[in-house]
This record gives sequence, C-alpha cells and structure tokens, in this order.
Amino acid sequence: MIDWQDLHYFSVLARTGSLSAAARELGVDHATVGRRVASLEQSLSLHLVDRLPRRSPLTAEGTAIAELVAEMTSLSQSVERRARGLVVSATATVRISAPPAVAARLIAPHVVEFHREHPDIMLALAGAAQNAALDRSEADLAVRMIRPTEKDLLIRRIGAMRFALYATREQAERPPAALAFIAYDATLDHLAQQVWLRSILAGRPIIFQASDLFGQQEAARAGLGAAVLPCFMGDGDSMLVRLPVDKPPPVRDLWLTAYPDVSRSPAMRTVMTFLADIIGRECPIRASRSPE
Amino acid sequence: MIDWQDLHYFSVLARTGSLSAAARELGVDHATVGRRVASLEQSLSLHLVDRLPRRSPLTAEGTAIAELVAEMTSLSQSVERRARGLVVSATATVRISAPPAVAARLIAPHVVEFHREHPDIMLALAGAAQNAALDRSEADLAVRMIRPTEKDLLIRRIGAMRFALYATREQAERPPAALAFIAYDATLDHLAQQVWLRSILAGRPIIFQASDLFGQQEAARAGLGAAVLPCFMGDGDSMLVRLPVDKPPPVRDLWLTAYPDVSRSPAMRTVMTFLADIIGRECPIRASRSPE
DNA sequence: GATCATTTGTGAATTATTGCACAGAAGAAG
DNA sequence: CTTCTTCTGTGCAATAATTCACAAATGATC
Repeated sequence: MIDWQDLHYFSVLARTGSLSAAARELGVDHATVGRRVASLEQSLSLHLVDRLPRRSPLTAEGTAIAELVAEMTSLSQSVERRARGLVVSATATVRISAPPAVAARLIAPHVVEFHREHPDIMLALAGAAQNAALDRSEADLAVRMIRPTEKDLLIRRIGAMRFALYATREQAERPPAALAFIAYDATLDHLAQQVWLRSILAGRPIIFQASDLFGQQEAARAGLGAAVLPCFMGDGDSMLVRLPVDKPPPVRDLWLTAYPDVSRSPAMRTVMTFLADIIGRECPIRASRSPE
Repeated sequence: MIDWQDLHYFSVLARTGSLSAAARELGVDHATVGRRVASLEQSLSLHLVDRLPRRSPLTAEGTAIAELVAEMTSLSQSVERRARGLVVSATATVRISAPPAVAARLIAPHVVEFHREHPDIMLALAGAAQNAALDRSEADLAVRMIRPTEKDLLIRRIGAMRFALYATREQAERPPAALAFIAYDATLDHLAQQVWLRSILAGRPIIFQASDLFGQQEAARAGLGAAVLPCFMGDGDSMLVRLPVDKPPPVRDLWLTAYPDVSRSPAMRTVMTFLADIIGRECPIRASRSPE
C-alpha cells in the first residue's frame, strides 16, 4: 500500500526538479526526500527518477505518475481551502443549552447586544432540564445548576442563582396565615427551592402545581398565590413583589460546561465570556447590593 | 502543511466508520489511526470526527472534507493501476497470434534477430485458426488472412500471401495427367486456396487430406503428390519445386490487428513494426521479382 | 586549470511514530 | 441483571523516520 506522504514528496520533487529544492519547499532534509521517493519507487516497482550528481529528472514513467499525483496535490490544496472556510463557518453557530428560565429570561434578552458586537457568531439557545448531561450532538455549551460529574469536561462556576417568594401586591397585603402557594409538582420535590418552600409552609396549602417556572410565574401574576421564583424573574416583573420570609431562601450555583477541544476555538471562547459576564452580572457569585 | 498520510487514514476512517475497522483495513494499530486523524484535525483546525466509546461518526465538517479526500483515494488507485501498466510495458511481453504456418515459418525464424535488437521485449508466438477473433486475454497482436470486421480495432494490411503448387522433382517429371493431389479436409473447402485447387483438378484425385499446412508440406516432401503451399514455405524448401498451372493461384492479404489503447505503448509499436517489416519483405503487397 | 557553490548519497545519532498492553465504556447476548 | 465482546484512549517500549555531518561529483566562476 502506497504511503501517501511518499506521493506528496514525489510530487514536489517532480515540480522542482531537485531533491534539495524539494526539501527546501517541504521544510525537510534532502535525504528525507530522497528516501521517500525511493520508497515510492519500491512500492510501485517503477523507476521514477534518474539520479544524477546535480539533478533528478523524471523518467518517462515518472512523468506519467507525476501527472496523476499533481491532481492529488490540487485536491489537497482544495482540502485546505475548504477547511479554512469551514473553520469560519463551523464556529459561526454556537449552541447553548440552559434551564428554560435561565435561557429565556437571563440569556435571551442579552442576545441582541451580543449579536451587535459579534455579527459573525450565531447563538442557538435551547432550554433543557436542569440536570441533563451535556450532549455533543445537541449543544456546544451548557449552563447547569448542578455541577456536572463527567470527567474531561471543562467546568466553570459562573454565577449564583438566588430565589425569593413573590406574589402580587394584593396577595402580599393579606395576613401571612391566609397565603396560599404555587409549587412544582412532586417529581421535582428534590430541588433545593422546592425543599425550601415546603420548609416554610407552616401548614399553609399548595393550591397549584406547575412543571416549569413560567407557569408558576403566570399563576402568581394572576393572584393565585405566592411562588418561589429566581430573583432575575421575580424582581424583573412589575406585577410581583417579594414577600418577607423567616428562613433564608436557597442559592444555587450556575455552572458552565463544555468539551475541552471545542472550547479552545475563538468563537467558543467569545460566547463563554459572554455567558459568564451576563450571568455573573445578573447572578453574582458573591451577593452585592441585593438585600438578603 | 498537511501530512498526506493523515488524509489517507482519515479517508479510510470516513468510509469504515470506526478506528478499529479502519485499522484492520490499513494493517496498523487502531491507536495509530486515532492519532493520525487527531493530527489532521490539528493541521486543519477542524473537528472532523465525534469520538464516541464505540464508534467515530464524522461531523458535518468531516463529511465535507471526506468528499474531497475520497477523490484523492480514487487518484491514488489510478496511480497504482497506471504503475502496474507501466511495469508490464517496461518488462514487455508481447503476445502474437498468427496462422500456424505464418507463425512458424514466417515469423519464428526472425525472432532471433528481433531479440538481439530488443532484449527488453519478449515475444510469445501462438498459432491460431486463421479467422479467430483477436482476444485480449490471449494475444496483444494478431496476424490474420481475413480482414477483421470488429469495430474499434486497429487494422493494417501488411502483406500479400501468395500460393503455388509444389511437389518433389520426381513428381514434377511425371505426366501432368498422372499427378495426385494433397489438400485440406472438407471442412476447409471455403478457403480460397482450396477452392483454387479443386478448380485445377481436371479429374485428377485428391489422395491425402491434412488439417494444416505442415502436414501437407511433409506429405509433398515424401512424394505423395502435389500440394498448394504459400510461396514462403514452398520456395524455401529445397526438396520441392513449383509446378506449372493453367490458372493463376490465389493471393491472400495479411492483416495486422490490435486494440488501439495497447498499440500505443512503445513495446507494442516496436513489435508491430517488426511484423510489418518481416511480412512485408517475405510477402510484399505488390509483387516484385517473383515470377508469376 | 583551480576554486567555489551546490547537489546527491550514506552512516550514525536523534527524534518521532507505531505497536503493545491495559483500562474504561457501551452494546449485545444469555 | 450479569457476562462477554468490541471499541477508544493512553503510557511506555520498540521501531522507524528524520536530521546531521561528511564525502564525492559536477557545473559555474575567475
């Protein structure tokens, strides 16, 4: 089986006319070119080059073979050009996976400014269950509330998500004992914010359950009761106000994960910086200016 | 600068779908294939392959690059085929098919001088029925007495085969009415020389039939009777003499046929020239210095 | 004709690549 | 659910390739 690298070196020798010239162009020793061409001759059982003291002209057979190999050279150059084009287009779309609320309310509002600064990078944003593993075929980057356990991932803590209890002003004015609550359904009882909610019920009822925060927020806005929302959702909703609580609400870390190989590309680094900045501002790791 | 061998290994991985399958086909370790492909990815700054625990599917970029590299594979295979063709022509054996008498008496005696002039070309000479089609698997060149009807063959008229009636001197001195004749068997009654023979019998008997000219010549030499032989056979035999005849004997053209693609090779051209020269001298198309 | 510059070939030291052996993961089979 | 088979990744020893240094030959220059 021919070593294609032998073909490559032969191709350059054919074009330049000497081992030394070919070696200079290839960036190797002239002896290496000589040995590679000799190896090709042995593979093909053909005499390709006449070896003279100061030059190495092709034989007739060498010329015939060189014509075909020249086409390979042309293709190899096409591969490089295509690769350069793909490098640009390959990093043009960065796919982000994040918990739905984080995606929609924390990240999406800032995509406009990101795009303005980086028109050559397109973001694709997808909501995902908060503990879903990063899947290479679905996303390039993931924001998670649980620290991933997979080895060999790049993992950075980029923010702290704080929660609070929110209701309408009308609901907030009612006696605390009369308050009703909105929660996740039972399958999500393990979530820190759900555990916290159950710990402050003090006998008061959960009268509505929803599977995502959007539904809970809408129910709260409708005056149904009080819901535990992330501060970036609750504080940003003019119809809702925070309610006082006896126990400090939970804080959950936000983690950014990526595969190390793709995280090295410039576009990926740009997007990772953007996410870290946005989330770091909205959900700083160390609380500042936000009342406890 | 891309290592072309990296491209080669990537090409096989692209086609087979796994490092292990590619390794088997290439005859190397799977680790080597993995490293080669990683090297290519680094050279191109592209992610070509998703590395899963049990398979290595191509990325979209990998598929794009693989299409170009597949063309290189095709060219590499062309290089090998071309090289095999060049090896054969370099150590040329040219196979000739000719009517047995032409082969043995017209061509074979000159092979010695041909070999002296062209020690790098070996001739393989085979007798064949005179109307046998040129068969690529059996002969590279054919000499025929009937113009071939196949299209796409190279066909050249290279000589004219003349016949005469020959017998021993003792037989020649007998009264013409007492002469007996030697002929082909009935299956060859369509041959021009057999038709001619029957036309001059004038009631005299055919007392021996043979299927080839050698047998007829040997029978004539034994004094059995008169036989119709090509002049290059009869005139060259000191035991035989021409007999006078009332009707001019037949003349049959000699045709050289070959496939156009192989007839372009230098060795083939050399042999074709040799045959045209030999047959042109012994059986000139236009009679000269030969008595009627 | 002598000298210089450049090329090719080759032995040996240095460097890179490959194969080997093993571990971990996942799909198939029982 | 357990076991087996096959695949990929990786550290290290073995092997192969390359570089280095030198010699010989040739064409150009003086």
